[in-house]
Parts: sequence; C-alpha cells; structure tokens
Amino acid sequence: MGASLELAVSTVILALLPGTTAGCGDETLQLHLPLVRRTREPFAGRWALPGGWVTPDERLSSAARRTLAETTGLRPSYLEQLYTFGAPHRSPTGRVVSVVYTALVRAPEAAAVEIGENVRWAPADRLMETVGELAFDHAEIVDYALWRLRTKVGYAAIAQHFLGETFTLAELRGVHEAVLGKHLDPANFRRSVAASGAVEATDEVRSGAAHRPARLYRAVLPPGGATGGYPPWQSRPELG
Amino acid sequence: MGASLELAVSTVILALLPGTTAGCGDETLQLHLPLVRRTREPFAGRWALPGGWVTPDERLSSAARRTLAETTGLRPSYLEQLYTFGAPHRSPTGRVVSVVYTALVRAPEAAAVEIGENVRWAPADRLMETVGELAFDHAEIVDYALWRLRTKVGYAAIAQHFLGETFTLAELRGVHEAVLGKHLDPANFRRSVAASGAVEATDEVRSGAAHRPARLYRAVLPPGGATGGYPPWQSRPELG
DNA sequence: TCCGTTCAGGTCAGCGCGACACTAACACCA
DNA sequence: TGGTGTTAGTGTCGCGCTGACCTGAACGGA
Repeated sequence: MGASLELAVSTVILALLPGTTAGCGDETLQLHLPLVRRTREPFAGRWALPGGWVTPDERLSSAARRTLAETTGLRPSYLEQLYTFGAPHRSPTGRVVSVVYTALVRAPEAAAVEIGENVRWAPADRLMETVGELAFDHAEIVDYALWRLRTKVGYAAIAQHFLGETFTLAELRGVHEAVLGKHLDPANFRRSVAASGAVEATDEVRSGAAHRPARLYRAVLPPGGATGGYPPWQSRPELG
Repeated sequence: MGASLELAVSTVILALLPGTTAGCGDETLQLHLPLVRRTREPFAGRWALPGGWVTPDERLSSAARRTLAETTGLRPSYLEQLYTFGAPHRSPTGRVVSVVYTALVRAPEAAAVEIGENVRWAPADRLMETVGELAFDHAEIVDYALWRLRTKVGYAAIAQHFLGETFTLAELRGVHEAVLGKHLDPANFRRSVAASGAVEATDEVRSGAAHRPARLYRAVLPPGGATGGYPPWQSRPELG
C-alpha cells in the first residue's frame, strides 16, 4: 500500500555552551546544537541535523538514538518526539518523512562529540551566519524546537538536562537566563522554584568562592501521575 | 534504505454531542469521536480510528483528510498533528508507523457522518463500555488526544471549532464544562474569557427565551505572531 | 579587622482568580 | 397590567502568586 516512501529520523540536540564570540570577554552561555555536513547529494556540503533511516525492527526513538550516536557520538538519556515532517518535496530525491526527536544535554556530555571536518556545534540562534543555509527544511525544524524549549519546558526538566546531579540555585538561574535570554531576579527565582517543587535541597553546599557558600539542590521528577496525565516534557511514559 | 515499513495516518475527531445515556433526563453534552469497524484482519470486527495509507504525492495532512472523508464523510476545516506512533509491534502484520492527526468539529458537521453498521460515534470517555477494546493501540492514542484537548487548547480554539460563528458566553461556558467535566462559575468565566481577548462582542443578542437576552460573541484568532512564535493550536502555519 | 560579594530570606504592592452578592432584562402568567 | 421566575451581566472581597526591593548571613581576600 504505502510504498515508495522513506522513513527517516532526525534529532535536534540542544546544549548550553560558552558563546563562540570571536572577541574576548563575553563568557555567556548560548544554546548550541550539533550539525553534520552532508557528503552526498542532495545538499552535499551543506550542514544538516544528525539523523538517518529507520530499520524495520527498532523503535522510532531507538532509530533516533542510534543514528545520533553513529554520526556524533552523543548518547542522550532521554529523547522527546518533536514533530513529524512529511511534505511531499522536502527532499528533491524522493518522498521522505522525518520523525524529529529533540533532547537537552549537559555540557560534559556535549563534549563527547568528536568535532571534525564534518561534525560541529553551531549556535542555535545564528545558524545562517555560522554555517550558511541548512539542508532540506532543517532550519524550520530548528526554529520549532527552539520555540518548544522556550515556551513549554519547566524547571525540573531544564535543571535535570542542562545541569549535573546537584547544582546551586544560581547555576539553575543562569541556565534559565541563557535559555530565556533575559535577566531574572535571584530572590523571586528562588521562591518560584521552591514553590514549584521541582527541586529539593541537599545537605551539601558548594564552597570555595570568595563569598557565602551556596546550598546544593537536586532535581525532583514530577510524581508521575500527580497531574493526572502526561506532563509535557520528561516523565511521560514513552508513547509508541 | 528504510523499506518494508508502511506509513499510515489516523485521525481523532472530537465533537460535542448529546449524551447517549439510555436513561432520560440527562441532556448534557459529551465528547464523542467517530470510529470505524474493521472488516479485515488484523482485529477484524474491532472498532478503530478512521485512517489509511499515505500515497507518495500527498501531504500527511492531506492523507489524513482524504482517509477520514473516505471512511466517515467528515471534512474538518483544520487538522492538527498529534503524535507519531511507531512501536515495532503495534500491528501484528508488519511494521506500521502512524502519524495521528486530530481536530474538533461542530455538531452540525458531525451530523454529516453516515452512521451505519461499520461507522459510529462513540463517547470518548466510555469507549470500553460502548464498543469494547479498540484495535491496535488506538485506545492509547485517544487518551493522549483527550489529554491534549483538556490541557492545551484555549478559549478561542474551542469556541471556533465547537460553536458557530457567533455564540453566547453561556454556550461557550457549557462547552468548556463538557470538555473539562466540571462546573465553572459564570461570572469568573466571563471575566476570564474577556481578559484573554479570545472573543469579541458583537452588536447582536440572542432573544426568545424567558429571560434577559444574551449578547452574542465571536471568536477572535490570536494575531498570529503576537506571541512571537507558534501558537499551540490553531493559526500555526502548517508545518511540513 | 574590615570589606566586597554572593547567598538566603523577608516585606510590600499589584494582579489574577475563585466565591458570592447584587442589579438588569426579558417571557410568562395571573 | 403588574408580579414572578430565570438567566445575563456587574461589583466586591479575600487569597495566592509574582515582581521589586531591602536586610542579614557567611564566606574569601586585602
């Protein structure tokens, strides 16, 4: 029935890395994503999202995981389905339907990517300036992923995915400021986070700096069913 | 590359129809969705979501529209992509990946469905009791669609899709009460809707009943870009 | 010892929302 | 014709969340 049609997966992986501004000084974090340079037609030489074909016996998310690891070496712990793109002429060489997954990774994991001639991190908000036009409709896909991150993702998810096991509230706030692109009041941010129940305090503190040490916190996953349904990001039972 | 794999589309169409409670009295509206009885294996005799195969030259949404019209006669004006289900053994007869679309339709449009031996409306919250277990993983798909409707859809969209061109606030409130399954305070509902800017008052009123006539309102679409991105339901440029 | 910096917590005003009382405008009926 | 019932629509109050700002706590460094 539905033949002569290829099913692919792509992934939009977002990481907060130091800004690659050529000038010095500016040490701010910026959203980056890994891109792969195409070596074959169509769009040979252009940069594209990591991805590949789905094999008959693997889950869609497994295909995304596998192709991501094959091309970039990244192995994120959690992938979320973003959208399925299937316009008839997305690819000039035939009908390709792409199920796109997205994930957030920490900077240490992001460092696992073997940067090379054909793999690189690119600043999500300046793709055009840094790598030129993306292959296929991948620029549109990235835009949609960024919109989802900025409008739909909560404290716990961002903390858990962008920071380590434990973190200070200042670190969590810094991550949020980088994602949202605006300054947040430390006191109000603290209250807001505490009220959300997304983090819990640990006994430890982070010392060493020339000021009062900060308490360390840990992300606490939503109790899975407390909201009576599917939380939007993490912790939804993976759908088939 | 990615062969031996079928791509299908399914649709979850939601309409508010009078409750089919056998007993008298209860005239409340209930969420219903159209189901189609399968005539072939697998799952012959079981009820399933309307859907079918994607042909090589049509958009995914067009395939959803076409198969929905072929099986039920429904032609909703707008379809929204819900999720793509692709677990390896969803279908016992081979690998099938289903891109699921969803839409809300008004009762008059819903009446266009030619009810028969193999097509019927079923109450969304009592599928098991009324039609037994659905084919494939369609019950899971319906659950996810209901969750999305109840938690993600705003005033304007519900008004526009479930009601006519103009409507009273009482009608809009009734629709929301039916969707959410709980009573809403008329005064607070009015203020909340007004503040959202999702509706605008018209000059007309609806008279005829034995009480003060109610002003008619009209749904106003979000200004498409006011939020600087993709509004969640209606009015997002259809993605590829 | 003093000082600068950051952590941590508190206060206060404004806003949105739920609960509830009240007025307005029609149809119906005695 | 005027009273009555019913629903439309408005006003008010209190609570909780949020932004803006202030104060004390705890460190390293001069």
